[in-house]
Amino acid sequence: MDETQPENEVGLIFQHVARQRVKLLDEALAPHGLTSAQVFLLNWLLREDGRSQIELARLLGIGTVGVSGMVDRLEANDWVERRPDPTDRRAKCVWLKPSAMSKKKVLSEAAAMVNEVSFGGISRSEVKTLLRLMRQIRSNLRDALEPDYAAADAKAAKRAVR
Amino acid sequence: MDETQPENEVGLIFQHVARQRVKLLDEALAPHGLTSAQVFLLNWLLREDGRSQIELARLLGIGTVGVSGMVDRLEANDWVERRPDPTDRRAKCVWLKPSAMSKKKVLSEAAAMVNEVSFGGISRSEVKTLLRLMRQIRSNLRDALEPDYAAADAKAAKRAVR
DNA sequence: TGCATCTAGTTCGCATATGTATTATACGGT
DNA sequence: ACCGTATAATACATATGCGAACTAGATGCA
Repeated sequence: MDETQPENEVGLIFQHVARQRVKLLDEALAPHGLTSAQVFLLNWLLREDGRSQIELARLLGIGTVGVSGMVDRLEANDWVERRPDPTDRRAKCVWLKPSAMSKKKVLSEAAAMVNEVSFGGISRSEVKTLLRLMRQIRSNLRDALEPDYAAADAKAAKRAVR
Repeated sequence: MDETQPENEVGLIFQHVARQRVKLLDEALAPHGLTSAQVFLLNWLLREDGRSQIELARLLGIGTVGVSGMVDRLEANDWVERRPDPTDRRAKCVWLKPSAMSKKKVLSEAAAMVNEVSFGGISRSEVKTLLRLMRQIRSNLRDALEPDYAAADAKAAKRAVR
């Protein structure tokens, strides 16, 4: 975090910001017995309930292994439940339980707080620019990490239509 | 990662980018038996060797607990060694071993590759803007997370002078 | 000096994320 | 219809990061 030595700083700043945002969100959510990662997952279910774990993995940008563990913990604390997918016996869909649905407002307020703190003193147009650049960077990195992402995405779109 | 649903995306994009950068760097470093987190630590030592663990924690933006574990692993693989601080018997300084020093070029090239991929198609001035905004965000978050950071920093500066 | 307090490092337990391998099921081409 | 391949979820081992609690040593004030 030493501002006088810029080279390392460029390599670390993305991680610093990501970790600080998580930390701030975790602090806000701790009184409710939730963590930031769990809330990102719940938010997708609040938007549309009953998604498969692989769909959640794609939305969250992590692997199915990580989703499996998170759903274990969420299920153990009665926030969600797994139910078999009626059309695919391999898949298990994740459904919100009432306790989670009732937290909707708390979750969106916590997320808004983190953004307010993050973007303090930065104009709306600069935030827009920042997000555009971040999306570009994510796309660049995705191309380098999974060269066949476009194909995978097309397949996912096909699945969504089905 | 679904671009058609922007609200959640704002909350996740910082983590996506940070994780993707780490993943790309890990892939490049794996043949050398190193991880990205270990390399960030080694880079600070390559700049100035023999730092205390608490100083490394401050530079890396993590806690001393995390540094302790990382130095354990680095020491087990013969990249660094702990030596007692002659002026403070509580402290242990971390020193590079020759195997780590010889990797200097590999490490900087891997870091440069990640930045090249990340910033592809983005002009130099836009990168400059992006980094300025990211530094502002980090500063905003730091103020929210540790309100007395300025005092801690002054103390650190005093220690550096001593 | 002496005692309270702070500081550096470690240990423990947990959450998150990865890679590899395994199991069960679905799908597609012959 | 069948067989090879792809997919969904999971188990296991490991790395990273956090917070709480602890030890040993340093520091400062009365």
